[in-house]
Amino acid sequence: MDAAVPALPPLVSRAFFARDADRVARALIGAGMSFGGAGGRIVETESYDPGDPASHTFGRRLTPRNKTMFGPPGHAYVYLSYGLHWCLNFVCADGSAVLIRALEPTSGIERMRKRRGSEELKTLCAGPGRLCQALGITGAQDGASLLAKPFAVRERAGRVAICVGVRIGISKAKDLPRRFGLTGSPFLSRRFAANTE
DNA sequence: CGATAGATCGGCT
DNA sequence: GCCGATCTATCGC
Repeated sequence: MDAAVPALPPLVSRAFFARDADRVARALIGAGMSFGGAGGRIVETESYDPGDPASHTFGRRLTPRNKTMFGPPGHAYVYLSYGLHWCLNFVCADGSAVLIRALEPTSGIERMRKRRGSEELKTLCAGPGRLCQALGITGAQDGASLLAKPFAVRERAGRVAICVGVRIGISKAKDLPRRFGLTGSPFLSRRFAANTE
């Protein structure tokens, strides 16, 4: 008889991503994600779509950079921010995507600390740029499938309390409530105003 | 702790 | 030429 080891939650399917970004962004709070074995629990996301002035796909204009975001759901859209930080998105339906903003580190922690050059667990993956640095994600992963190694995305187990707020670091459409977080998590890039749902 | 400046460069107008 | 879906260090209170 095997011992009663709890099974890992199942890997998500392509259908998980084939929805609008707001729904996927919510579904991802509490879900697991890793790259090459390093990763954790997703605690913060933001959604973007073609109707959103802050989105790279705004107005449905195809450019060299955003072509992955217009591609099939279930792939990574990775771009360079401010000339130095990589940002990871999960491509969803119809030119929409979810920016992965923060993780609660659970696996490969020492490797992530080494990549970041920091011991501090709370800020190891707190922010899109830090998260990519910790996991070792760069533009080389743009267009890669999220349904196959070295990526792994797992459904969340059980219920979570999700809070909602306005997005961070944008100048357009700054009032849209498209930032989602795990209520009370110490691993957020920034705290939410007290407006849990 | 909040505000701010500087780093640094690809994408787009 | 301008402007970022950021981060860090540093300054002021």
